[in-house]
Amino acid sequence: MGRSPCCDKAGLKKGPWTPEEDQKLLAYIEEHGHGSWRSLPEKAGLQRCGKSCRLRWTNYLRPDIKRGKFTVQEEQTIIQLHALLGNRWSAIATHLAKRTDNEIKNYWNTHLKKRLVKMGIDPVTHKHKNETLMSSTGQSKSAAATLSHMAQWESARLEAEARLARESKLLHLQHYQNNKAAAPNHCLSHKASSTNWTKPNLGNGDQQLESPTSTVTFSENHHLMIMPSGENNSVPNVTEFALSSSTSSDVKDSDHDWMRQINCPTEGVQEGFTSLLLLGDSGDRSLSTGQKDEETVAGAVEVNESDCSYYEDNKNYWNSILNLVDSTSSDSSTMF
DNA sequence: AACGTTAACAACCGCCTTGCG
DNA sequence: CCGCAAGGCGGTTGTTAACGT
Repeated sequence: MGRSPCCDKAGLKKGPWTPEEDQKLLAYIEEHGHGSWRSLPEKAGLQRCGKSCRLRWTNYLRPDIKRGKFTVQEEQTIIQLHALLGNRWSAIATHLAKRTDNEIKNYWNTHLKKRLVKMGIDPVTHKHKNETLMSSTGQSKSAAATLSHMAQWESARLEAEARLARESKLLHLQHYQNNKAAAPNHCLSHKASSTNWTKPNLGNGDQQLESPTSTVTFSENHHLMIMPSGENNSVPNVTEFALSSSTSSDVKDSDHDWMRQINCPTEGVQEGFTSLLLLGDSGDRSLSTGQKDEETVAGAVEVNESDCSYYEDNKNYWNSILNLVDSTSSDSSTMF
């Protein structure tokens, strides 16, 4: 394709931004919005390419960015989401209020990944090395196949979520355009996040979004329910998880609910991807140190007896990982 | 104090996707 | 439907501060 590179013009500055450049960019966007990024630098009096301006804005200057140390809850969320989504940083960032994908990616590469490696956990598969060896011997091929299936399902589900976010964004934009009298900076940034969903009120405290494929329901306690509209879904017909909340106290509860709904759903293959991370082998799953092992194995015995034992199982799995993570950082706390 | 190494993070690069004419 | 421009995303590099020898 005949794309013209955006940054190959002579005279365009590269490298670190100066405070003056930041000020110019901020002032321009605050007054006019970013509009077309390509034309912005000239209008704002910057010797930068539009792409550079966009990155500087989205990763650094945006007023709704939280900077500084990641909390334990944030670390836990990143690890969980990475286990589900892999290196889909923007999708992960969607669930971490006020953090940018770039920041999360950097934090993962410089902190979390190394920590997992140190603990003997493969940062790609999130499996303990022993577990990886087991599955490579073929003992758990069927489990691996199911795992793959669940990964596909989770992936599809999250893509649906992203699509809905885009749709709501469009609605949001339309709403904005219909109400031009609103503040000029209203829609400067449109990362999909809980705050960007359009939420028509249902009158009973719950709010709903609809798309051709799914219905999304918001309830007062911030839960999100995606209900595929089709009748013949072989996938779960109800999957609920929580959007990360902007308040730190909610994050923990949200994570709890999110994990519970993934791990303890209602039928069929609904046990969820994360449960199979654990069920991949029936033997050595003792990721934790010391007394946690007994609970973990005990949970495994009950796996076929009730769906909620899956939850217990995964609770132990995640606690194992997260306790290890915590213990290698600073304070340790049980997540569930 | 000088130098080398490592860690952290900002920024860039190139590919992919999306929207629009 | 097609082609292009623009934006988005993930991988990678560059820079700098902190630390160790």
